[in-house]
Amino acid sequence: MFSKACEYGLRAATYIAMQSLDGRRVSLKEIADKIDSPIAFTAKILQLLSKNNIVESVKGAYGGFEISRTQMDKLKLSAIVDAIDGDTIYAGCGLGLKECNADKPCPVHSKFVDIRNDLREMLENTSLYEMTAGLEVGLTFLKR
Amino acid sequence: MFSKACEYGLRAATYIAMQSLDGRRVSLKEIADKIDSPIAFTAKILQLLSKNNIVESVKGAYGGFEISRTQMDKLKLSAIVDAIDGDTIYAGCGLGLKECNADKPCPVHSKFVDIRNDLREMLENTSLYEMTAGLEVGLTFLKR
DNA sequence: TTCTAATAGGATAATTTTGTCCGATTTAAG
DNA sequence: CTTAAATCGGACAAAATTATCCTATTAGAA
Repeated sequence: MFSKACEYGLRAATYIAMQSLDGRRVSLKEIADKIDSPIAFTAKILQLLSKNNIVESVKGAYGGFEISRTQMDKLKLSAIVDAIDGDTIYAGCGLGLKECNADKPCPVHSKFVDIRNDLREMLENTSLYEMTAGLEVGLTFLKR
Repeated sequence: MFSKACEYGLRAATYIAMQSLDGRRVSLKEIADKIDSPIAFTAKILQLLSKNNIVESVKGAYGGFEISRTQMDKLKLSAIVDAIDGDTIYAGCGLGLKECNADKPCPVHSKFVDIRNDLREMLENTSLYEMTAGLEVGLTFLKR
């Protein structure tokens, strides 16, 4: 459903947010370790998220990544998915039919529309804070 | 959502079924042309569908692909997706979380379950015949 | 100032997916 | 029997995604 890059991005953002709630800025190394992702690849994804103002990066010694409390409240999962995967999840006919649209729908068109709308709605209505709050039970939880 | 291979497979099967309804056996060349897919790649996919008894292939001169009327009634889209993409669409947590399950769900777990169930249900309840019947309006429709 | 720990970013590599090529095989028709 | 039209299947190639490596840059602390 999502690319690997996007999954890593969602997990990374979630972990950063969780630690930021405790006032801890976290390093790339720690993030990759905790979310069980390849470190250098995760670095690329975090660069992307940083450029999209989704996470804040701090260079140099004692640097790392963090997310402000206001940001994790405002930020929806859809913003993360959008930054990494774009709108590919929602785009076009589910079966790849070119001329399938509301005017000339394929037999499963409306079902696909419903399913994708549910997905979009979920992503647009879930903030990163809600995500982290629901996960506070255990740290190892973010491991893939 | 589906791989390219799977989209081609669904379109190819749909086109074959449509033509079979008119008693026409169709060649690989015609299929690839009509569904706008790479011919050699489509051949591989049709081999796979043939091995999975989803379409019937006839070798030699005047050969090609066809699907019997009883088969297109029985066959659900889920069988095609399963043959090509396996169960990757339904498998695991949507965010790639390892220990995310019904016992210890992530905040979006149940939403993902719902969305995937809707998808599965649609695929399992739509026969290839229904698919073709809904498309009989126009042939060019299958072009991607 | 210098050292050290950290992110930034470009180049490269491995893997997977997508796509192509070509010879072998099959089968109907002449 | 020969030929032509078709699928089968193995090897190969290209493109996209995933992943790694290395150097540059940044910034805090001694």
